[in-house]
Amino acid sequence: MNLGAHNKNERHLTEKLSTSGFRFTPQRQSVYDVIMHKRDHPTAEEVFIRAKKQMPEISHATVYNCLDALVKSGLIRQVQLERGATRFCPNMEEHCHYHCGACGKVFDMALPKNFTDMPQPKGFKADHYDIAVHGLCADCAGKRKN
Amino acid sequence: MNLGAHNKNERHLTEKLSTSGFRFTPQRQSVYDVIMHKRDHPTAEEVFIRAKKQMPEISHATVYNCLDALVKSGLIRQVQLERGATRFCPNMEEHCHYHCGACGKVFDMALPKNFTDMPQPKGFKADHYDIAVHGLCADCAGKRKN
DNA sequence: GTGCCTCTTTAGAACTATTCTAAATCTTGA
DNA sequence: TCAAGATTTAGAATAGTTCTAAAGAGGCAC
Repeated sequence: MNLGAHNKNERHLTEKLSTSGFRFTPQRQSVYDVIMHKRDHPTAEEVFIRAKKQMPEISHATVYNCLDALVKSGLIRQVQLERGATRFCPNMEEHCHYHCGACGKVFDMALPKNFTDMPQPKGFKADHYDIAVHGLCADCAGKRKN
Repeated sequence: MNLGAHNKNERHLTEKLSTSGFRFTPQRQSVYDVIMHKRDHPTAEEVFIRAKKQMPEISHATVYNCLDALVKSGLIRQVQLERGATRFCPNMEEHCHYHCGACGKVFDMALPKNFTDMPQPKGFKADHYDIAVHGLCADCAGKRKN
């Protein structure tokens, strides 16, 4: 493992957490690592399972607490693609989620620069955008046709 | 009440339902009416409460069943704006939801014609778009400043 | 360094939204 | 009219999340 990168990552985490009034903890590090490592939009439950491998004593409630702290610190995003579990995403750029309704996979795509040029309700103060496209990924669309 | 419009509405409902293999029922009519009438993106629970006024014996499970049938028939949309309850929307045009994080209100805005011109994953077959902007509505943004 | 205050973690209970189940009822078509 | 299938109902079950209370850890004042 690249120790330099790891330390930089940890400094970034500590700094962002403390700016939002949170402490650095090994549990938060662990949850953050899980999400940064396999960037597949896991649910809280999936994060819990993966975090347990590194830190077997971590609890369910802690994972929720950590995810919440990371979201509030602007380190990860939460996305609500369908009924059911919230998913978490390490990509903080404005982007669009392509969600396959058959296999559940999620694909990130960058958005064109001007995409936020849409009419707004008068006086609305926009904070963040959630853009999702639901449909079938190439693999699943192929299977359906056959 | 305009009986002509009501009948047209009912014909539309019956036709759309049967095209998707569902029967017309008074419960489905009632749930549909609730959503068409006060177009404020209610949750299933809110729909239940309002439908009960017209039809006191309607059950929770039936409301979910009806909402599901209406969504599958393309008569309403379901939107997932945040953690928690799904909301339902009678606006079938492609539009964007402006969601106020303080008061919970949702504002529909039409989308520019070319908004779907965004890069897609290769071979992705898009079915529908969910575009949400989270922030503060004019009223709530004003209150925060003071 | 010690003590105190606050933040964090933990296990488990509680809660909310939704789905499932089984029985009763209604519709439709033969 | 009857049978088959769809729908409704109340209530149980489930999934995802939040809450609670107690224990543990970190940091600051003294």
